[in-house]
Amino acid sequence: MMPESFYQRNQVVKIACELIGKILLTRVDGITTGGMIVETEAYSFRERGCHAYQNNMTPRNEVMFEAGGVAYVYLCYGIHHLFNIVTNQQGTAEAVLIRALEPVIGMEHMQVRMKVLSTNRITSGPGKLTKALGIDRTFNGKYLAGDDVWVDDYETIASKQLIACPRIGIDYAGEDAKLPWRFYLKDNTWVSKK
DNA sequence: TAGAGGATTGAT
DNA sequence: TCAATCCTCTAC
Repeated sequence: MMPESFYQRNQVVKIACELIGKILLTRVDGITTGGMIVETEAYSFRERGCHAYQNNMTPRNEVMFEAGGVAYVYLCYGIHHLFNIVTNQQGTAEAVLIRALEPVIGMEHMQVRMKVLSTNRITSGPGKLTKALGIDRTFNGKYLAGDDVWVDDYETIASKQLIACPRIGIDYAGEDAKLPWRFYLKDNTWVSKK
């Protein structure tokens, strides 16, 4: 289990890098599922890609302003839940979007949730991994140190295995869309497709 | 209170 | 290329 101090640093981009290789787990209805984080994106109030750009607090994004170490979950396109980890101190809106996992625990339960027989790319995308792990908006604001959702150390990733590139799906952010704040594990087949 | 659009996905 | 689908935010 990661300490609060890991999330509450004033370094959201670095935290996004360091989350690669860790394991994200949930326990829903007594079932534990989880996977190694292989793709993340950093978001900060300082740039246009962020829901809390310019510290604009709304009912949806208010948990982004909490102290680091809680989950920020919201509905995207009316269909998909997206899971973020809030970072930094209270009042400073920054978060890391978890975009893809490599399944480690409970694959058979993920298949049931996804209604598929194949295990192929079952958690390769931000909307898919939340469904596979049973994450919905009831997770919004939950502490990552609880019984429902948590993060642990798993593998150590060499820096040369980390690739940085622009984030996906934020063309509306103008120049900020070019920031190289998306990170993924080189050659990992579970990374979401471009 | 109406209207536009979104940190996606999977099918065509 | 496009529809699914619904909540959020902005403007009136």
